[in-house]
Amino acid sequence: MNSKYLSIYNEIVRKIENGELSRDSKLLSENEYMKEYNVSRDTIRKALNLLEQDGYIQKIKGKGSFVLDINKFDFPISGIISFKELSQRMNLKSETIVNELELIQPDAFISKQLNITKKDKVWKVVRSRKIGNKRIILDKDYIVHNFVPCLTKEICEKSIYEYIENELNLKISFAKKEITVEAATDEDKKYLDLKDYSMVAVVKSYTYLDDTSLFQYSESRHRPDKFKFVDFARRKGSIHYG
Amino acid sequence: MNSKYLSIYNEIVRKIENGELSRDSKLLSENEYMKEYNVSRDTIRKALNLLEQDGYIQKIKGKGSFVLDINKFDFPISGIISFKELSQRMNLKSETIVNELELIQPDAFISKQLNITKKDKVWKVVRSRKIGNKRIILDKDYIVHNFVPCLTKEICEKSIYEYIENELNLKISFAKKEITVEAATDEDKKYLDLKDYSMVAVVKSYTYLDDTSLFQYSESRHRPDKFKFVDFARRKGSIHYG
DNA sequence: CAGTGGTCTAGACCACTTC
DNA sequence: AAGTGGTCTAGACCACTGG
Repeated sequence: MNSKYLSIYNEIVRKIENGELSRDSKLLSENEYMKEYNVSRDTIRKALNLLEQDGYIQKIKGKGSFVLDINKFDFPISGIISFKELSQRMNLKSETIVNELELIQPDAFISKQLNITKKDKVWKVVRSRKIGNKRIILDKDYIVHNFVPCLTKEICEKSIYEYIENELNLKISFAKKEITVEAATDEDKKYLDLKDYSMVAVVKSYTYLDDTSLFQYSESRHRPDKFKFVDFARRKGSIHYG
Repeated sequence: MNSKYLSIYNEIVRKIENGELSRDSKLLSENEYMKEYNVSRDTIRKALNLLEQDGYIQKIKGKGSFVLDINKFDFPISGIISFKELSQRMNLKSETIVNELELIQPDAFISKQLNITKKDKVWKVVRSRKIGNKRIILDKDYIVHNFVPCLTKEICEKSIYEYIENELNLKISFAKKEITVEAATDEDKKYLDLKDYSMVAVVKSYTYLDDTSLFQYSESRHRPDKFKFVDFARRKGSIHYG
């Protein structure tokens, strides 16, 4: 679990996040890090490549690696992160209300999204997320029953991902997400404090385990004025059409 | 420019995109690819890691690498991609209308976004993007004059990125993006076919060159019903709070 | 010129999956 | 036991940057 390059990555992330390494400052060179950690160059390079991928640093050939300040203030919501992790990370006082929790036969839409038959059962979970005493986010989750035999209100109030990863020992691997803006439904109006807004920002996620099985489809429906999605992207050199 | 591992990456991407390697099919093992391409294992691993990062494949320890079909249908808008590249990629018939093009002294907001003084000049470009005969997207770009001495209507109609990369030989490296939903401004109403919508989806981008200098701030304002942002994300194993 | 990161190689050991 | 991907090492050459 704890590889050398990940430890080094984490240590440098910590130094950047607590300001020990400040914006635009130069990291040690790969050679110097080799000596500092007593590891091979490749191990250092793995750590630095990860940092670059995540937007912490920029490597410049012939010059060195430099700290970016992109992640300093607001953390990316991009990536796969649970509401609990996010609110912890941003130090928000938050609350989760479980509106619905049931084991259902999927309708046509859901069985198509999850690529299952109508005989397979799925957990349907509908939760409101309160921030600052307003219900801001409506999370609708559909989870394939085969992978998650049991689900309780307590788990849903805490964190489903935590339960799936720590109790069931499943490995969440990757997700495809779609962000759209849609007309608010009656359900949105019922479960959210929408004020006069007639639209919601919707994040649809298809989440997969590390054996490539699709286990969850979810819609995260946000009050538009409170919605913000932050992303860090790198330009691809070689793009092909056709 | 053309490294071995990138050639191998591109060749496998091509095979996946044209269906030669279909969903859930197994790639060759690293050992087999070593023989096929006559390269070392590390070179193969670089190529496969890139494929995994980009959501083309999933590697499973002890089993092999498997093709995902995530990217098959709609291409991710995430990443740094120009409108021209995007519309080419998706085979859309599109048109760009240059509404404004001028060299200005930045106001307080823009000079703050671009981290420059009010004496530095910036290009302001306002363009409407037509798809299917409707003005769907309003792009407002602010580009630091120091990096781009000259900008014409023709360049703005074609592709500013193409000009910057191919003519000026600057290297666009990374960007921070924010997606929000905002009330439509008078400018939005003027330059877009908004129908009755009172809100727009806004993508704000801060784009950097490979020497980490910030050269562009832009707002891409979309009619909400036509907006879609697709993202592929991988779960990070070790997340730290604090 | 020396120092930097980028690529490539060859070999080793490990943990996991499959039979 | 054999095959897979994951990690780590040591050494080589290159292209780019800076003084």
